[in-house]
Amino acid sequence: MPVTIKDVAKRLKLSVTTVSRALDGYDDVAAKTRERVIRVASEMGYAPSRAARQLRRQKTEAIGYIMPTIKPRFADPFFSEFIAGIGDEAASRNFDLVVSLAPPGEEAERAVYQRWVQGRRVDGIVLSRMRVNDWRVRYLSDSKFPFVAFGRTQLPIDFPHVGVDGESGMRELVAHLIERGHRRIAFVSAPADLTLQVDRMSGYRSGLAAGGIPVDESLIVEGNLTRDGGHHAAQQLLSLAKSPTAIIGANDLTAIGVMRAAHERGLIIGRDLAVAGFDGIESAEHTHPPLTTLNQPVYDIGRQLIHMLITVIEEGTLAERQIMLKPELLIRASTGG
Amino acid sequence: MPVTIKDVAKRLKLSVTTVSRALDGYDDVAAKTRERVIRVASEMGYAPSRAARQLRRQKTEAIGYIMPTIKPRFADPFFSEFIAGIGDEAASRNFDLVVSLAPPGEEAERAVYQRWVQGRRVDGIVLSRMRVNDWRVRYLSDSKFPFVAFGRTQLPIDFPHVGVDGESGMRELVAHLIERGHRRIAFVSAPADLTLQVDRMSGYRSGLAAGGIPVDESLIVEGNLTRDGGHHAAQQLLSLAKSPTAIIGANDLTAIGVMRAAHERGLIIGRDLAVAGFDGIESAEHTHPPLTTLNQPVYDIGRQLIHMLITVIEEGTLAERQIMLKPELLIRASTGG
DNA sequence: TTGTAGGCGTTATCAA
DNA sequence: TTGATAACGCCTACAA
Repeated sequence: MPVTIKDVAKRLKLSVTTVSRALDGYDDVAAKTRERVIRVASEMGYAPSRAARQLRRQKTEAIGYIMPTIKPRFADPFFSEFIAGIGDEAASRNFDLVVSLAPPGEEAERAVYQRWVQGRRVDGIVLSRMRVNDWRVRYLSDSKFPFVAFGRTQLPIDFPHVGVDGESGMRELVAHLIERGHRRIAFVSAPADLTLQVDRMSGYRSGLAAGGIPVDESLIVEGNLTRDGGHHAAQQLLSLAKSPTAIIGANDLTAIGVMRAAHERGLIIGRDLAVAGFDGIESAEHTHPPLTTLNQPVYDIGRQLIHMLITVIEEGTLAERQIMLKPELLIRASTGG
Repeated sequence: MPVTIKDVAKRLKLSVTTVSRALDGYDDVAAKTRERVIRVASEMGYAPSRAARQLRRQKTEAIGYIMPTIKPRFADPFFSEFIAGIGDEAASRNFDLVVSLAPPGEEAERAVYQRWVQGRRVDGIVLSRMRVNDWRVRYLSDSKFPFVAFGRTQLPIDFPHVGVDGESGMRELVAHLIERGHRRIAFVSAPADLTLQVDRMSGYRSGLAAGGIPVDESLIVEGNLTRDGGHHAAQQLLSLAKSPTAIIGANDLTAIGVMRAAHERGLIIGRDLAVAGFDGIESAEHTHPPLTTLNQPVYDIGRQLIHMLITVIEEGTLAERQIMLKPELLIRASTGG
């Protein structure tokens, strides 16, 4: 039986009102009384009931994040870094982070968002892995529910987000490969409904165009942002009659899968085949050879997003609503560096 | 302004009681009424207020997990897999997962646990990275607060947990290395206060003993379960006059750091130096060469733990309170496989 | 089969 | 400076 404010009041022979105010630091409480209250409350191990406080104050001091997972399992290090970022910042502002998982686009996903929004489960929501036409943005925006996102959409809706310029990043990467002498540069893409795919793909295309290389559609294969997806796609690419000399993965996981397929064929990466990714996950530093990639500061972006979200929650507005970062091209040995 | 049960009742010209009961599936509601209620409630987008329900029912339907992080940053894939496991299982049981981060052993950590327990923030807590003398176990156990843990302690307290037999695993690994002809086998340990360290270290020692090899204390260096820790320790080990021919990391991250140090010295892993880890994280399959490791099914353990925890929460008891799993030795090329 | 009323623990309003 | 009281939204014993 946890101790309630009533217990504390009874013990002190004070009203709950006074105890409550003393604990919340109101200044219309005698200094001596406040002192007594604080001492006894802490002695008794009193902590206010979150539920009661939430009900009364009509806020939860919690932020929600729903990980877009593919069953039955899932482990993109991208997410552990993102969670570390949003979790750290939330914790330092005394907000709880409520996490759930749901497969993107399905009914279950919608159900979780609705439960949280309608049930006032959290004060705000963080979105990631944005889709081109993202129902979550429409829904949250229509519901006037505070949210921020990692990435854009193509909807005509203005919302606070932090984006990473995948297009210019990819263009830079392609230029780098062309400069290294590559002409047959393949791309293992992400699912087409993701914004990051649209951006990265268009950077890939315009990068080739800038180098005067026509796009060969047979060098574009769809992956799914996982190692297996990359592995599978690379097998296909490497059995082409005119196989590529360089393969870009839509993310690092994909690129790591590509490397694996190349190893299996006895190719030496960095010499026989160039490989590059996107994300800058830590394990990309430790592949063999280390992976060239476009680094995005996921941890810091997470913190930044929470900062923005809490501002929206508390102030109702936000000055700088859109932030666009440039990914940093990290040239490593996988592209013959 | 979110819609409450009162709004629904008003619209239906019914009492809130009837609406509540209809929605909760009581059978003393006319079928026709129930139907109307359900339809209208869903039309109006009604979802019960979590806070109100929690207050009334005195439970939160939420489970807490505090990640033991080392600032300023942190990204062991172990945790993303663990979170995926506990998150999936919690979600499928309609429990929320509340996550916070705190540096182990410090005041901030204690503060979070107390806030959650005293403030009835969650119905139960999942512990990981257990310490030999773990104040969390003492605290939760004294508070009679439901919890489960991934790993044991050395306290004389009985609590539900899933453990992985690090000792027998390590013994098996050392035997494997000895069989491969190694005599100078080093160990990069974890912090001494962790149970996993005690277990794995004792497996290391007894494995050597079983092979008739005396322990050389200069071959034991303390790491911190990170890549950098492993890297640093390996630099030290590899500059010894009589340097080791095999290095075991207390976990995979450590082993990956070791591999990096070895690469930097131009050593060929699997030939000049054997390296092995513990955990079976996915990226250990993709190092070069792939890393020999002791695999533990982290995702499934996470699910299992939540299953146990919810049983404790709902039934108050649990039949099978302690589960011990054997890690699986995955022999890969890093030990010359 | 439906409705009335009380209370979960807190905070805010108002009065003393 | 302190206290009585109402209300946040929901559930449930009890009454009708």
